[in-house]
Amino acid sequence: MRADAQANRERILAAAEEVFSAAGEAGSTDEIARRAGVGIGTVFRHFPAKQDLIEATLVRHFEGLTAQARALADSDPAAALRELIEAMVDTGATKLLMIGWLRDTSGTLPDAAMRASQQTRRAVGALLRRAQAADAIRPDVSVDEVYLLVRGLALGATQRPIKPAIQRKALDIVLAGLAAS
Amino acid sequence: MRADAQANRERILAAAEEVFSAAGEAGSTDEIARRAGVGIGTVFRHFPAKQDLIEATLVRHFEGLTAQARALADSDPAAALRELIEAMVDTGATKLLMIGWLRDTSGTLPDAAMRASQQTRRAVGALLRRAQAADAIRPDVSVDEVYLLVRGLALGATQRPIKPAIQRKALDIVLAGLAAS
Amino acid sequence: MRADAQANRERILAAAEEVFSAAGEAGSTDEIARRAGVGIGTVFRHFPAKQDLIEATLVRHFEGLTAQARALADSDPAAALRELIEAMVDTGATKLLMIGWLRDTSGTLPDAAMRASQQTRRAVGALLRRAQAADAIRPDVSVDEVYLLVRGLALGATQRPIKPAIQRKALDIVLAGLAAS
Amino acid sequence: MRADAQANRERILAAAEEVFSAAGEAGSTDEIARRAGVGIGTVFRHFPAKQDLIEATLVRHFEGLTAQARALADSDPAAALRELIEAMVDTGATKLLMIGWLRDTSGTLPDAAMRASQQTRRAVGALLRRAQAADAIRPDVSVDEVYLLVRGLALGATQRPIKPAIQRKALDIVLAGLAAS
DNA sequence: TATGAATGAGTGTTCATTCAT
DNA sequence: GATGAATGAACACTCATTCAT
Repeated sequence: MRADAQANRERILAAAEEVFSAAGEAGSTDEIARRAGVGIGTVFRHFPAKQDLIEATLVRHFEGLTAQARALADSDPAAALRELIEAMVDTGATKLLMIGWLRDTSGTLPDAAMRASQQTRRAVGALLRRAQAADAIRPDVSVDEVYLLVRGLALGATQRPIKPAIQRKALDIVLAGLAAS
Repeated sequence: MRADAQANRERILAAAEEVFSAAGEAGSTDEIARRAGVGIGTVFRHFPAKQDLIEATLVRHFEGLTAQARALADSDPAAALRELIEAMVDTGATKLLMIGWLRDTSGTLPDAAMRASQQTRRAVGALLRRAQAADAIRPDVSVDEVYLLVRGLALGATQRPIKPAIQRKALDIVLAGLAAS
Repeated sequence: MRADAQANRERILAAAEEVFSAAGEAGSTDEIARRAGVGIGTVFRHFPAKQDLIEATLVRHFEGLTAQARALADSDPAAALRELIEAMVDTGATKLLMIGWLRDTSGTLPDAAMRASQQTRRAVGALLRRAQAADAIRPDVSVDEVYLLVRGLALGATQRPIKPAIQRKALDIVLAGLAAS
Repeated sequence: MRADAQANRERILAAAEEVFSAAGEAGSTDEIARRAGVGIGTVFRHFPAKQDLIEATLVRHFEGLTAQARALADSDPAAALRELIEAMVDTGATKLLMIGWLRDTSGTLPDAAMRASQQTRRAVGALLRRAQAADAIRPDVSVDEVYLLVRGLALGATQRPIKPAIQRKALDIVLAGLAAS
């Protein structure tokens, strides 16, 4: 039954990602259970509190990004960075907000989430430096600026259904700004 | 009587802005009534549904920004634009998210909110063009890019408590990027 | 509407006493609302947490006992004490346990409950001393012993439906034990 | 295999006694399984419903008391009675309440619990009569009175953490009351 | 036979909304 | 017009019980 449990865990996380994306933090645990096709008790067995579910969803997201970043380590430097930013923008809007849902009153993040997010940040940094070494990105750009752009693009996408073409053009402009002149 | 009602409306909106800023969409109508110093019934008489209250809060916010933009029409063009962007970033984080709370399932915004937001956009556009005419901003920048930057900075501020100095420096960098070279 | 609210409060407390008596601490708030003929929300408006409802029920009980004890201050001393003990035994079994439900992990009681219970204790003490002054009760008996007997009789009554005659006889025996010889 | 099962049964009962003592009826079956070091399924295999577990715990408790009472049959009569009462008071508080958890709506006890409790009652009766024959206890005292005192003392102990010295002194007083004069 | 994952009814609690005063 | 008490659907979470492995 170990395998079944693992499969359930995965389905719950996938459902949670859908539901949180659609409804935000207010997305109900019941709805997640329904979409995952499991009982409500099963959700709580795997994630004893809603926070844990949010955290796990986030960690899973960051891990996905990190893996994707690492997989891009051998592609063309400029294209690799662009592809990763695209991925972050496409999937990232809700996730960016989820980080806010996680912080307790003192503003600290749970450990696992913190680690996962920093790992992603390092992977993005590596990709960025590679693009700079290839003279594709201006040398004075840091991960902070990249993140700012990702946030701007991603949040713009949350707020209205955006046509892919427009999204892509916005990214073009932004990357042009980052490009070595 | 009419004056009282108007005053109440204003106090409710101010309270709503505080509460939504602090607690997000989850901020309760009860809390808003308490802060406004009116009964819960009075809130609902003025705004028959929570959505209406959110919408009115947003409209009020955009109207404030529009007025501020117009008031800056005679200042130094570069400084004016910078000041407006600062205002948008400082007060804008929550408001940007509130737009998301408003959209119904079809993704359309209520009319009044739409209009107010477009008015602000036009006012920002005017300020931007004036700065470009003064050679302070590159001519190929559009309001879209300005908004992207505002979103990025504002959302960054939501996610962790950010020191004002850092926020200001980020803004410097961004504006430098926009500056005519 | 003040009067209505007060009436509701009273009906909720009466319902709570019934339900807690029948089902113990596990008695559900829903059931209490149903019996009181009010919505669940009304119960929580009056008593923001279940603990508050338990506490208020207890306080009400102790206040009733205190009033009864004071009302007996002019009756025949021996009869008065007996009547009060009877009242405590008849109504007290569940209430004695409720005190346990209230204690937090540190073992302290909420203030209001503490005060009400001590007031009752003082009133019982006064009645006891009057009976001793009238040579109806041995002088070396303290409130502690009286309470021990009340607990024993009351708990006995919880555990099986007891015939009033038997209960009365047990009380006779106990009081005889307390009587001055 | 039979021996394993028997050992498991015993460990579950011991765990149940601990848990019910600490948390009352609300003590969860999961917690019991954890403390017994067995799976939750094993608990339910041995005791198909929680009621059965409560009942078995009670029966075990009464059997222990009965055995203790019989083992005391040859000690000094007065000391023996005192020792048994002490044991009942010390361990009895929760058990006394558990009887209440067992009764169905009609108020009847399950057979096994009934039998075990009556056996204990008989053993206590025997010890009491022996003490009376030795002129250590007044002849007009019955098991009912002894039980009343045990209940009073035991329940008093449930409600607040009581110092052993005080508990012992209360017992002294009570036994003095029972003593032949 | 033992395990522990899955289940879902039930619990305390919150909150937008209604309506009698 | 203003008030705040009342309402009940909805939520996060628990736990006795079942059942596939």
